Amino acid sequence: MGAQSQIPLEPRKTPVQARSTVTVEAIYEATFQVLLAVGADRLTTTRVAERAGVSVGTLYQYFPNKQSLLLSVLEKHHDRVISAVELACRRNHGQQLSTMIESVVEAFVDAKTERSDISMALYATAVGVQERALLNKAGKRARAAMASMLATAPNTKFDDLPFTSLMLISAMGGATRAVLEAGATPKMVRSLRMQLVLLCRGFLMSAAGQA
Amino acid sequence: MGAQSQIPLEPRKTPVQARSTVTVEAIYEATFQVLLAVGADRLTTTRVAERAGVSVGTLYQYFPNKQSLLLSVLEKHHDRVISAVELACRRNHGQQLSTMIESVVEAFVDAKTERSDISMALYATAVGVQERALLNKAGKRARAAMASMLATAPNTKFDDLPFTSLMLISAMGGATRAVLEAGATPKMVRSLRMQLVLLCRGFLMSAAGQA
Amino acid sequence: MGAQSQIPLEPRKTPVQARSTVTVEAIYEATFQVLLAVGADRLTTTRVAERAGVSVGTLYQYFPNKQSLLLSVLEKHHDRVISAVELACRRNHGQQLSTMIESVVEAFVDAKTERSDISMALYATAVGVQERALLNKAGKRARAAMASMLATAPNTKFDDLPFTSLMLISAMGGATRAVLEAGATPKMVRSLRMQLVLLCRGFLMSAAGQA
Amino acid sequence: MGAQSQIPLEPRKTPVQARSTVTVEAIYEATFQVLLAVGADRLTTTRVAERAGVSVGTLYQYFPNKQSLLLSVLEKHHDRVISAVELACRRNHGQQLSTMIESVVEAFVDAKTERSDISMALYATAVGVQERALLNKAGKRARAAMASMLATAPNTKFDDLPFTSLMLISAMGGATRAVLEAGATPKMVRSLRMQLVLLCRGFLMSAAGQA
DNA sequence: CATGAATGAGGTTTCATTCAT
DNA sequence: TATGAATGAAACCTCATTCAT
Repeated sequence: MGAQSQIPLEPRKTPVQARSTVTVEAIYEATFQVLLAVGADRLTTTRVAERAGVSVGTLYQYFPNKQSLLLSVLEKHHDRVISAVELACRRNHGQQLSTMIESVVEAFVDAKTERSDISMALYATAVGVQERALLNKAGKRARAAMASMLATAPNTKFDDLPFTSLMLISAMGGATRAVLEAGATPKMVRSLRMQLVLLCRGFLMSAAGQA
Repeated sequence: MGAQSQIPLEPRKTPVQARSTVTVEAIYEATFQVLLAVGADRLTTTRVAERAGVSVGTLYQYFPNKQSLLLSVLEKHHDRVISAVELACRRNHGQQLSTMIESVVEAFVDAKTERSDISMALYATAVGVQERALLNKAGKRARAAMASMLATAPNTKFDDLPFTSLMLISAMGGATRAVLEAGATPKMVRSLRMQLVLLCRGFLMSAAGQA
Repeated sequence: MGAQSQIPLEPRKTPVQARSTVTVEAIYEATFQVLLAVGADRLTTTRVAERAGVSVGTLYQYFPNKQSLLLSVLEKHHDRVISAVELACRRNHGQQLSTMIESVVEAFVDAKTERSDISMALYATAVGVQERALLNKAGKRARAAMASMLATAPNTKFDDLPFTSLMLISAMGGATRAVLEAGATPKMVRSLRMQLVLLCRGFLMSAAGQA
Repeated sequence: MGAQSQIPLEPRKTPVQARSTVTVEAIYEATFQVLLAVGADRLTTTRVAERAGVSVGTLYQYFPNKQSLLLSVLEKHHDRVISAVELACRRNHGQQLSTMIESVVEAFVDAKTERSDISMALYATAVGVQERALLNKAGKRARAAMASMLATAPNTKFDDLPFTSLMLISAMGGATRAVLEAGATPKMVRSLRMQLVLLCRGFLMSAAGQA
């Protein structure tokens, strides 16, 4: 794969027919399962194809190489999570800070938690340059959504909105990861949600100058 | 390597002689450099040995296999960071909450930042079961140190000290990682330190019931 | 493909309908183009079909396998060249040696040169047993035509007409190939024609016993 | 392999130790044998390694890829032939034209014929861009040697020495190839030698203006 | 103890060919 | 008849690991 290699490409063939879509979806799902079952190393394209119930050749019809498969999977997941966060942010423009926080934390934790197996599987992935680029892009989107929401908070002014957003997002990410990797019982997830609200609210109180 | 493979071992021989220590040290350093230069995949034992200025055979004299090399390196790094945190915690038993937070954040950020290249290199590593075990052990140590410090805070009582510690540690970890991966200029690191203090302090205020 | 594999067949269906002929012709042309564009390895049936504007399935309707496609193309080219030579030979029965030579050389060089791209493309082809068989057949035809012409040369007797013919044909072939592979400017081609006449004439003078 | 691919390299490791030299030599020989036994396609690195009595890994220690192996083999052969020609040319500076021709033809035919199996095997090889480059280089060397020899022929002046040399070399090459591919009995080889002398001599007589 | 050539299992990827639509 | 998605054998190549020197 090569963390630095610049060869790889976009998915090869955009699935238009119904059957293709099913095939691609099966490959995605198989990738997660293999990731969970045997780990990031030992994930082989053959194994993924097998699990997906297709031949290797078919896999390579849709993904030009292993790297692109892994990146697609990563991107898909991030997209889901970030989209949830963006939606929550958009819906809470102009609300009270407390409400904002509660909504966003809930959206984030739910998204990460809904398919915690996938989240875990992706933590286990090696992060090369391409992956890092993807992560950065996702991070930027999340921060942007967060910042533009916070900017609408009534009677509040933040000195450094970008950095504040980064702190919030990354703290949420870090704590959630820790909980997931620690086992993530439903009870823990509930605690996580509550404590994250406290954490973020407390931080924003300090970070904000009141008007 | 195999995320699930249970083959691996401890480093083969504990280096007692000066020369061995030097060699092992060179191998550690070479591992980081290769990790940074070519990425986690494409890290080969031959390449590491080359960079370290020894032969592969010699490398295998000190590490029974690639996995154990990578784990050693990971462990070494965590040890350094956690030790710094533990020290800071121990030194601040009985201090004011604010002081505690400031000291621990500083210790943590400094340790992670001192050789940010290494931190980055290790983020890029795939996290298999063995790595996860290591990370969990490190996390536990850090949380324990944190909890036992917080327990000595005057006039303060925490409902769920273990979970509170987990939140603090993981939020610190998450934010620091985000900053490092975002480029980590000295200015950003300073901001990080300050904002982390705010974050943790704000959280602890909320989380603590006053006595 | 397998140089030794004996699987292959004749073209599957003799194209009688106009549409088929067009299709087959397109496939031939596409084969040359792909050969030139990407080389003999990396020539794939899919690529040829694509270039020809048809589907792989259609290609396999007319050629039972890749080998047969390549052989057909080779044969077609040789046929064109040899036919030109045969014609020239037939037309010059009974003429003076000089006239014979001039005519045949011209016919040969023109045929090879008219679509030099094709000639070059075919040089780039691997020569397995089947190809060798084809080449031999073509060589034989050319030598036969040459020999039967030379036999009618007035006042001339050759000791070993078959071998003499072989020398002439192969020298012409070798020199022409060299010129084509060296770039083959129009000027060079003119030189080639002239020098080949000299070469062949000189040789025949020596090889012939005068009557 | 890819006729156009520019990736490949020089042989990877220059054999310095005696054992290595033996290994490389075995690989060369095995390559010829495989080429002859199964043809250019169907020549696989595994098969070559097997035949050479080493593992694939060892093969790749000395040749970075299949292409480079094939090129090396080709180059080695050309080198042997061209060197023989160069030697003959050098030795005949200042001699009579007849002597020159006889010596060079003999050298060339002997070199090509000595291991006719190898010559045949290499004819069967696909000629991509890299191979073409090699052939051109070899051709140039041969022509240069030929031209510089011819320039010293007493009482003789050639109009276009470079082209004349090209004609000679390529005609020799073409005729020899034809004979080899036609079976090349010792008797035929003797004929070839004699007829080539006639061919070249006749040509030079015509091409040369007497002084 | 150190060396580095040799090993070979196993991973990635290609591509000729088929066949359901 | 034409299509092109699917197949899977097989090719190329890497790299962890060993062991004779």
